[in-house]
Amino acid sequence: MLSERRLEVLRAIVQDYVGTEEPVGSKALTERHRLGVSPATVRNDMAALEEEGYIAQPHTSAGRIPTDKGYRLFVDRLAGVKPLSTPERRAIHNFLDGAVDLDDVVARTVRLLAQLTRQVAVVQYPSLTRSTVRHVELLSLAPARVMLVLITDTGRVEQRMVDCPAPVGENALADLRARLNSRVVGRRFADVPQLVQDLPESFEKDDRGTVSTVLSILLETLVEETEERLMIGGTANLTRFGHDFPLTIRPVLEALEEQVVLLKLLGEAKDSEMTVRIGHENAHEGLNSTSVVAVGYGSGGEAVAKLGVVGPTRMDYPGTMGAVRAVARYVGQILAES
Amino acid sequence: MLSERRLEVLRAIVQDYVGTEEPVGSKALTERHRLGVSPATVRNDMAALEEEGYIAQPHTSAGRIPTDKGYRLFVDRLAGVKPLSTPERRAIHNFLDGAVDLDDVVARTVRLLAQLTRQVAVVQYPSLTRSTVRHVELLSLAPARVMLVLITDTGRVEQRMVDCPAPVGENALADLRARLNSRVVGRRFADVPQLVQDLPESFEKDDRGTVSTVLSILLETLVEETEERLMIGGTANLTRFGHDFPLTIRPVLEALEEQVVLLKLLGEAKDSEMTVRIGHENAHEGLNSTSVVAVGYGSGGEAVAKLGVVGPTRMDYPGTMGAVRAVARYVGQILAES
DNA sequence: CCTGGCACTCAATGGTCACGAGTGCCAGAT
DNA sequence: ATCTGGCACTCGTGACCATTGAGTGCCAGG
Repeated sequence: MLSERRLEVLRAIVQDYVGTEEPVGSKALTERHRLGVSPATVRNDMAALEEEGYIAQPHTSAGRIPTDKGYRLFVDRLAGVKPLSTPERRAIHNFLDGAVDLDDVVARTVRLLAQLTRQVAVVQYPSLTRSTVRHVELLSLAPARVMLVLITDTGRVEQRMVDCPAPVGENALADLRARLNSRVVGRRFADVPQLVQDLPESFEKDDRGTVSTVLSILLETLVEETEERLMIGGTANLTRFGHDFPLTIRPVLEALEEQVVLLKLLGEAKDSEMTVRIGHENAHEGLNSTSVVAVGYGSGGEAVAKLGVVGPTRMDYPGTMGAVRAVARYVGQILAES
Repeated sequence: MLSERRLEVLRAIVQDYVGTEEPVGSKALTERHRLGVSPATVRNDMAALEEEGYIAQPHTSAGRIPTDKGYRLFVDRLAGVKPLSTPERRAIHNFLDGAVDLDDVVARTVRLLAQLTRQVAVVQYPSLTRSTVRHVELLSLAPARVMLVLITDTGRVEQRMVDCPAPVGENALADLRARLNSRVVGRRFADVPQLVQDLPESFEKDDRGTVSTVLSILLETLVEETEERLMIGGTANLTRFGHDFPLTIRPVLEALEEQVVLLKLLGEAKDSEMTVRIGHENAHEGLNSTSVVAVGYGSGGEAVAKLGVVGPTRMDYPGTMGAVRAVARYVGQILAES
């Protein structure tokens, strides 16, 4: 068990190191934070903290820097979430109002997050499976060719071509469109498969082939699009990483390009609560020297997707968490209104 | 006028420098390329080339490196476009076949280009204004709310909400849909404004308000989307840039995030012909130490958008140009088929 | 349990020096 | 005229070394 003062020392170390990017020593600490004790005492505390694995020295006779475990303790017990300043709040509103469509909302959100946190921002598009259906449209493009269009309540649109086994009449198509919509509109995408299961049987024999083809493409779309799209931005902020550049930045850029990796990353975050993954807590090893702060956002109470930032483990956690939370909330509002 | 041999020397310098990333001296040159003359002669030639501004020395008593002007001469007169190897061609086919929708085509193209050239790839989405209309759809979502969906021959889909001044009946909507489509299907987007100009007049008075609202949104969409979307990838390749990292890479990353900058960049490229912009030929100063190789691609003979790569001025021009051209052609084919 | 003192460690800084790749120029060969 | 070999010169690079100072661990005393 660590004494109160030792925790205070750890907090001071984290704060100083985040600010200066340089290992912090006992003397400097006592000067910048009035801890009420002498450097020598701090040294003892530091030795204890190091013993426990919360801090480490890059080399003998240098100051200490926090370890991943140290940051973890800091985030969990020593730091709160810093609320944004009024100008920052205003910036969020100015920036996000005026978005015209979903693409635009996502694009603006990414830029905003990157600017606020000065880190790399990642925003996931609202997930299909968690959204509800606003409309399903079927367009006849050629005698045996139909375009299927899905529209979600979050404004997302997906379309697929369907090559039918036989020519489809306008009437049959209109019929299918009507029945399909009456069943699924307002329902969650996840429930669609069950809702349409018995649909082919209610059609005349001639059209059943077409109906089940359309339905299978519909279900396929849902499955395929479960692997979500996302947008990233602010990669230029990676240049502020460290001095030992290429080695640090390279794997991060590579990881960021692997959408699968990022999606898994966001997926690991809890839906409602803000999640912070520090350094080696990230499964992907390219991100072992970065931290990920992520949270779900949604139009209602429920999260339809996630967003967050990726930055060096040495980041301003309270500030970053504040920004991420504030942006997520406001994006949720925007989506609810649209 | 430069003698034949001096051009040969320049070519050798460019090739060596591109390979080794190090200033190349007279002795090393004569060793790697049998020019049939002694180092001393090469030195004289180099002095002449430097005099003319084709090469420069980073500091006295170091080898020479090509200047932007030198690369320009190299690209224009000394180098061809290197055709891809068979495995590379096969890779293109494997990679691009199997794309399901337009987003997927673009995403795969970006990855492919980035891998082939080991540089940053930029692919513009097929432009609306140069595409032709495949279908216009109007969906009634609420009594006075209509969703407008545009589908292009390149598979691109745009949608917009339209809030009508008065409730719209299904009949009126179907009527508008039919007339609209009969006028614009198969026509180029650029021609749409004229084609629909007199449409409101042919409707009954009650519906004219709705019709013109829908049309104005339609035209607005065309204008807004003239500023195109694009996708980039392969930014991790920037880490291979140079040793003096942060300074070089930073402005490039920043430029890459400015979609406007990139779009202008691609816009400057000629439609059909491959365009190479070297170093300071790029207007944006963040890209002053990079070269851009771009070319238009399209489903028919005509270009509907552009794609290209951004890399260090010290790049393998013949190879890069070969890859860019090959990919552009194949993407064109894919779009034509879909 | 805290404090001041002390000896020790070691990265960083800066100066000196030798090395060598590369240059420019010139006189002589082709 | 043009190319070549030779020669003196430049200057960045890397090795070596001494100095400096921030930071540490430990210990004896308050």
